[in-house]
Amino acid sequence: MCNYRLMNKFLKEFKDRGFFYQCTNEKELSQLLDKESIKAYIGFDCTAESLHVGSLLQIMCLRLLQKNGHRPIVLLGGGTTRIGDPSGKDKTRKILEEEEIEKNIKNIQNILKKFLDNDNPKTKPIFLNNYSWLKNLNYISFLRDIGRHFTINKMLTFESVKTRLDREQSLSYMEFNYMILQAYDFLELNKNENCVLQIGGSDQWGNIVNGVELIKRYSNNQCYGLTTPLITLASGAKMGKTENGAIWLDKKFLSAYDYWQFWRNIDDRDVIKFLKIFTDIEIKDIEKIKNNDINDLKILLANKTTAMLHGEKAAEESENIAKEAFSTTNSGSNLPSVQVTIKNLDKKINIVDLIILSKLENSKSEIRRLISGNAIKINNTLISDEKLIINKQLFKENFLKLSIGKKRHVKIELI
RNA sequence: GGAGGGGUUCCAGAGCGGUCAAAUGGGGCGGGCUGUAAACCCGUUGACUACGGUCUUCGAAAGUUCGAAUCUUUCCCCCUCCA
Repeated sequence: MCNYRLMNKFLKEFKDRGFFYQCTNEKELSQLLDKESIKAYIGFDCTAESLHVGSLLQIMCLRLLQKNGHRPIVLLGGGTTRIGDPSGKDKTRKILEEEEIEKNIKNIQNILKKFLDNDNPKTKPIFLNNYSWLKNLNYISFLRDIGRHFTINKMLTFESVKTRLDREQSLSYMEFNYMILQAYDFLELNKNENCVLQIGGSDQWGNIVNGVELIKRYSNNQCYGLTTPLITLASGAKMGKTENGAIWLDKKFLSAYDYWQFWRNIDDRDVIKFLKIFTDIEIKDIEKIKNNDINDLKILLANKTTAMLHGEKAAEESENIAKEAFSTTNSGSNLPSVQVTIKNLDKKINIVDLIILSKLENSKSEIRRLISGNAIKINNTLISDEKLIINKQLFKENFLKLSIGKKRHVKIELI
């Protein structure tokens, strides 16, 4: 523990914003950060094709490093991702997986670039793929140089290993080695990039400590580890995945409007906490506005988070769409549009078929259920007849407003 | 290698020859109340439907039976105990 007033500016903000969970040596790290600008790394897994909000806290850490004049290293786990999933055994599939990992890395990198300042030469991020050093490892020399610093006795005490063994679930040798490889990554980054700090989620603590210790033993350099807490929603759910899919940070998978809506719909109890973590608004400014109308704060949160990822314009548009979508008098001409091709409107298309054509739902039974549950509206008028024929009168200038439930509003456009 | 237990609809978990599209809980979805919140209440949760029903589901395949998630055989997978 070190004196609060003397704490380094970066660390203080890290704590004030709620990023802090554990540190290997807080006092020393604080002094080091005061003294010089450092390089710090965070590793990202490349199993998925995109990142989702579950990774956003780590991304905010990278931003905070930049803000304080430190340089972030983004480590994309191209190599370790190959280890992580032991399933694919036949060769053809393996090749495909490698291509996929490469593709994922590119995608993820592009997303991260959106969040980071790529211009300032002193703080611009360094992107690295650990495959570049892991692929050439020589087994014997690796065992001699690195393996000697790990004792099985110690490795067996790690939580991740212990729980597997306690439950008598098999733990393959490959997986067992994962922690060594991650420690080795830190060593490589320390050697080649002079990286002295690894930041990660609290579940990474063991791996991070391993890295710090390996570096100490191997080269006698002092490095540090810093972990962030697991962010959960007030409801207890994990951040990032809702039932209808993850909150992706890629507009190919989730539109800017839906992203905005995710933040707009955050639990009251999470709003201030999230403003601190997921926006750049200064803590003292958050203090000033924390008693403002809760819905205004949610809109602020949605605007700031959306602007950071998709740009100011997209944020503004999303806010406007929302205003329009939730008003019951508006025609909805600015809503996101879904195009439907109907050659001949006189051919008696009913409401159920229209929704199927729009691909907003893919089960007719479900649509019938929704209609009988008073969930479907056309041009703000409740539909109670599932056989309602869609005619030209319902369209104004080729579109109609369709609402499914209270929150899904779209413009159906005839083409 | 030996002995047992088990694989059920999104998840957990009941059913153990017909009344089973399958109890119950969770989750999801929808409605009500509100504030696009929480809590609470109600409804719904395989598909298709001429709304009478029809079709496809209970690890996989074959079989017994008028009839199988339920019985038999083989196979695959998981777990527990002993060696």
